[in-house]
Amino acid sequence: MKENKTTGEILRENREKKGLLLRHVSAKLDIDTAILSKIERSERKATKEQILKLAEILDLDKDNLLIQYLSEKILYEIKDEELGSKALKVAEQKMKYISRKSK
Amino acid sequence: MKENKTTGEILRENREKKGLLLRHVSAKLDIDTAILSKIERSERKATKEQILKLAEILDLDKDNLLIQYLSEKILYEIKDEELGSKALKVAEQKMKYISRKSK
DNA sequence: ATATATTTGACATTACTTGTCAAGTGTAAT
DNA sequence: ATTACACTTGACAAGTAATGTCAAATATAT
Repeated sequence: MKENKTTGEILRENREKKGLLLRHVSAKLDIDTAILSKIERSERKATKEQILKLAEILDLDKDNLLIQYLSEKILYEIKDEELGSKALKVAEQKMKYISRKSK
Repeated sequence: MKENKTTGEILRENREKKGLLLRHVSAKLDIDTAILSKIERSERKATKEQILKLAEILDLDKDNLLIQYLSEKILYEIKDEELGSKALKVAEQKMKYISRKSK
């Protein structure tokens, strides 16, 4: 069992589980099949709007899928950075500070 | 004493501490003063190259400044997201997973 | 072999980023 | 109060990256 699936893998698995074709899903998203194909193979990023629509189409939990998607966007931002991991920790600290302040 | 300074605030404080004008620093960066002014007031983001040069010009620790800068970029990515904090945590988990695998 | 599903890559369009420039504001000294 | 200087603001230009289409290539299944 794979512990760490990409958003694309999740989308493909669930599309296939429902017996849907790229054609069917991409029509609902109003994009070419080529893009959906690339999204499922992590060759392209989806937009937030597409993620939300996909959650509906595939009956997935919106929040989970969005968290999955956002975490990938974050990692994309620091993927080539040696200091990425430290930057992530600092970002979390700042996040806490911000939410503490806004109470 | 302020606990959580922005990159811009750090840059401005240290430029002033050294008695440098926007004009002096922006010339070394080869950009207009307008941009540096905006960077210091967090109205624009610097590029990574500019951050590294600024660290040199202002005698700041490169790694620290870069971590500061990257953490802001991360937060920028999720600033409007309700689920941002959860996404950050998931990103950290994935980060750990990736580095564990590559050992 | 045909038909259908998916993938690939070249290209167009659009939206962001990064920058310049000129005019504006603030402040201090004469 | 006018000159001088540092900085700020906003309109715009140029470059880059994101998002999409399309047609041809490649599986896959009958």
